[in-house]
Amino acid sequence: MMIHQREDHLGLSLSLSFPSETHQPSASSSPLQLNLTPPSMTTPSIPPFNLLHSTSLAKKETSDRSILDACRVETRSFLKGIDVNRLPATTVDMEEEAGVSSPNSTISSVSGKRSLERSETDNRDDLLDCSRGLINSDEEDGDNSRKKLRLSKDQSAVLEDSFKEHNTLNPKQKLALAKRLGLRPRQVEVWFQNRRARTKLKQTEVDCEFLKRCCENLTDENRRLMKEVQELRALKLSPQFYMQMTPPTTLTMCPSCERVSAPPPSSTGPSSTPVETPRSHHSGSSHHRVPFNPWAIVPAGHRSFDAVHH
DNA sequence: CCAATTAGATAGCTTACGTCA
DNA sequence: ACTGACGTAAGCTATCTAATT
Repeated sequence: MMIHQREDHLGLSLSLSFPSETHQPSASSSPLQLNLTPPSMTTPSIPPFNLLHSTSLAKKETSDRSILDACRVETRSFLKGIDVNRLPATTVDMEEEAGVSSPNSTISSVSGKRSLERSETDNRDDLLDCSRGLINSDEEDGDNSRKKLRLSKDQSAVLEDSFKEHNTLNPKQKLALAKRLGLRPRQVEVWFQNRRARTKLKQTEVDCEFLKRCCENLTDENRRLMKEVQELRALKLSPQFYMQMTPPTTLTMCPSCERVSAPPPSSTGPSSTPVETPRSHHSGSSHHRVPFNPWAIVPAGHRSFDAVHH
């Protein structure tokens, strides 16, 4: 952490910037350039998704689903370490294992609202689709209802695998995938669109959580530095006490430019006159230097100062 | 293709009710 | 008759996700 201090006659102000070695290991060097890649930490309280479904018993499945849902809630705020491209895939799995959901691409229900709004072009498309055996339930009602299918476990797995390889599809890939899965190309296209949206949403959640923690850290740091400023002001307003203080270290600070300098190795003890190092500033000039008390600024073990600047 | 939205499916939770020891 | 435990179904809510705009 770099502390840029400026002092006018009565006031002090601070500005902060992160060096590369900060309290935030995952943060980059720029204060505004944040490494948003989720760290590869795991959340112990969240079991891996693939451990959440281990039985086909409906009763057990219910409890597992409960755990899964609870985990999902937690996962919303602790997504680190989870590949956002990796769908839990347990929902479909468990539903199908328990026979709750319709089997392979079954159209589950019908929404009448949108059915009336569909055009005849869509109707013809659906008829074409039906010829491919993709729509199997509106043979009964014969209308052009909006259908909601749930993809089968295998279909989801294939789509996920394909998404991991490339999250966009060219027309050829789309057709091949649709043919392989027995879906319409439009369905494959929509699935990829929705999948990209989910990925983006989860990444956004991860980023948001990370930025939130960054903000909290900066707030804490700012609060701490403000306190230091107050302590420095108090020291400045009590010169007697200030001058009687024995410098706890050999660091000195130039009051005019606020630079901290360390004495050369030959310096003997705190009472000796501070001598600038060869790298120090104002070489040869007669600067007034006052002892610098890092105790008032740096809590033990918190950070190290750059002793000499310029 | 993306963003926003809709709507179906499903699970969890609560509550009321019935049954039984 | 009263009580507590247990099972079940209905209603509500939250979440996921296919589909639409």
